[in-house]
Amino acid sequence: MCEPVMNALTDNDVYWWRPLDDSEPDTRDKILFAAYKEFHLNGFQAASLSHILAHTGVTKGALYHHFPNKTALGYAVVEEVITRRIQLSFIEPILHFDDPVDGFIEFVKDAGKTFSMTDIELGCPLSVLAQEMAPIDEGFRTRLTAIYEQWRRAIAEVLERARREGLIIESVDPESMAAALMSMMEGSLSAAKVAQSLDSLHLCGAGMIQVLQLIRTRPDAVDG
Amino acid sequence: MCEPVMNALTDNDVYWWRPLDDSEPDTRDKILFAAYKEFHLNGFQAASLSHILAHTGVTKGALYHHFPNKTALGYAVVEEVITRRIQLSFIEPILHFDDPVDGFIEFVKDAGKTFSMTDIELGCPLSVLAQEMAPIDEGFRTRLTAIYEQWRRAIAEVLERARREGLIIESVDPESMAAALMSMMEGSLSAAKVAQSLDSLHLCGAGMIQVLQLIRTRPDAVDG
DNA sequence: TGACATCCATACCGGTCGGTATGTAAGATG
DNA sequence: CATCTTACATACCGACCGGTATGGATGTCA
Repeated sequence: MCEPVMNALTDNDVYWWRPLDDSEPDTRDKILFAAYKEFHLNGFQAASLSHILAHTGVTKGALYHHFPNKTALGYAVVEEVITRRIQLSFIEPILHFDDPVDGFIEFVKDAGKTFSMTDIELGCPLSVLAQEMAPIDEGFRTRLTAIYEQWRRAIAEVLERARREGLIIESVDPESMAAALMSMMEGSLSAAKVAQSLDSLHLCGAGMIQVLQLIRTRPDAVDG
Repeated sequence: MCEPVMNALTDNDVYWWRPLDDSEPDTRDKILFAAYKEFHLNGFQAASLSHILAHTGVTKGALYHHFPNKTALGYAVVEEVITRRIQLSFIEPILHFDDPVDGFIEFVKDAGKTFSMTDIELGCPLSVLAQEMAPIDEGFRTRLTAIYEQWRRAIAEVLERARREGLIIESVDPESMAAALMSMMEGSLSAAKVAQSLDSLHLCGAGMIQVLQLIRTRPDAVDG
């Protein structure tokens, strides 16, 4: 079995997947890994099973032994790869914020530092599949919205808690502000992907930090 | 010749394109129109020239008479259709804002009212092509970033002017706040597309309005 | 040791794709 | 009237796609 490992979005060489015990990953995991990369690179529809097989050395017989068809492979990638990945690097950290404003600002600054050009080039794998497949395949759509909704709920809960504790101003509505913050994060990554530049990401990040500073109750606080 | 016409993003029946003088649009425009719809619906790579031809009644000979290949057709759609469309409905209105905060809030509210499910289902056509093609085709990328950059500059200029006039708070940096606002708009549409719900758009809109209220110098002002 | 399921390899198929080669009807031009 | 260009129409091609049929190697269990 394999567990996801990552620095930022891609992590270059090992990408993000590597065996826990130096063992060769089994065939199913190899396919899942290669399919994830191919979908991330080309989207689902333009992704080629032949490419996936070529990159793994696995044959078509093996692929169709483990997955009934291309769509099922896509669903498996969403459920077993992307879901875990987003939880690990985008949902878990948020849940452990003490002060959500400080936490988010640190989060944005971290992203600005650790994201590499390879992360930017292909963008968020969740977003790639969501934007392409949501309108045309309900199976993809439900699986992908589940992730987004989980993410938004995490942010909303942290904001709600912070509001109760008086850390952010009262006029903030946690639910809609969570939606807006998520839009900003996704939008920033999208913009950086189109511009193919880290500068674009940093610019959006700076804007996000300004917004975050405005919702805190100690507006003049500056973190070291 | 044809001129773009639209209510929101799609405008159902007539979509957004119609002849100025009740004349039959010429063959090239028919292809351009059908291609725009097909690209919007399926993306560029998954778009089928045969579908485009089937929807127009035009033959393949006509298509390859007007465009050397599929890529050139894609570039033409970006340059002649999408560019004009974004300028008309997203850049022009912004430039004429008196108070940018009031203007943006009105803009967001308008979008919440006029956007229909058909607008949401397929999302922003600019974003669709940008996210798909930016990483894999430089020709698309340059054309699409040009639009985004034009858009961002318009917002930044309006914010800059408003700051000089004391309408928004001094701590706002126009350049990065413009990038953040654009991210929010694009992100909101993307989120609504994945959720396939207008509620999602409204939720993001509410969050955006909260943010906008926070950057104005008269924080307690409520518009009728 | 025979029976059976698991796991994979190879060869092949129908369909669709973008693109091309060729032909032709209609108008402009001399 | 002859000629040339524009604006298409039709037929066809090789490449590649997702998917399937079939066969074989290996392990499990009675």
